[in-house]
Amino acid sequence: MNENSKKRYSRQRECIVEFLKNTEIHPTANMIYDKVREEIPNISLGTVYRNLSELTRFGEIIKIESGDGAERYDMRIVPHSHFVCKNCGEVSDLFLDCDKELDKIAASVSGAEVASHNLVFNGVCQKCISKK
Amino acid sequence: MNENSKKRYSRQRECIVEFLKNTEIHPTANMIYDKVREEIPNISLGTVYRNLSELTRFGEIIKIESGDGAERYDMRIVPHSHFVCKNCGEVSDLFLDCDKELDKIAASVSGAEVASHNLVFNGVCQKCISKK
DNA sequence: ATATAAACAGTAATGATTACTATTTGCATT
DNA sequence: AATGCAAATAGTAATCATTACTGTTTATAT
Repeated sequence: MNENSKKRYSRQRECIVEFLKNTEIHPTANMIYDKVREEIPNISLGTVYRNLSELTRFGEIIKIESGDGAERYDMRIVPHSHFVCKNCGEVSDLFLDCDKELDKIAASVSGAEVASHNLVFNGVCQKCISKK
Repeated sequence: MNENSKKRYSRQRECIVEFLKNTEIHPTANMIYDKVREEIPNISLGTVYRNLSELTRFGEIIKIESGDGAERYDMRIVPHSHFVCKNCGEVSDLFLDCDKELDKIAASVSGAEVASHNLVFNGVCQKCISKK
């Protein structure tokens, strides 16, 4: 936890961060809540949301607009994209060559100060294609 | 209105489409509701949502995950990206060279069937930069 | 040990969207 | 022009994700 982060330690936040570090599923706030409750049964959903929004604010995690209702959270900090399967709902990482350049390109085209972007693809994943 | 569209005419849907055709502001459902009510005062918000989701389903409009609470709608069908100013909240179009290729690239990297994508940049727009 | 503000649990409120139901209406058929 | 019927609507209730609020607990500096 670096000096850009929150001031005080809390077991609740540690649990949330630990789960995010060790998962690939890009969980929603509610999935995180369910998981962390296994260890801290009386944690509050508000606590999950507050910590997620602080962690996002400090750039330790990113929020993915998956487009299927709830936001997804991801601890990978290297720029990358996401794919949402419209069949099974799974959200997976996608590493594209242009991931790192998109902000610069957008800035030069628009004249704006571009801080970040959210790139989410939609379709049918490999697993679901095979099943048919 | 082509044969892929809904079967029957309705003044409500025509009004919604007309507004979308003639605006650049990428309105939310509620902005559309407010506008259309000027002409059809007793139109229902549910009617706006139902028509937007049908129009989206038939590919006549697209939905933009702007990340600021409500979805935005856009009648431009040519592939393009969007920029959301974190200062003034304005959503603007952004035409990038890679817009048309992204789906193909993502498909070849992931092995998935990629149907579409949503690319939204975040930052401070030119107008807001000048103001400071 | 104590003080203090950060973080919390629990609950209520909000806001966007969807679902439901009875009524209206576009339009094909007569 | 009248009739029938399913599509579309208005109005309202319900749902779901997220935020706000309040009184209590707790990390940590002194």
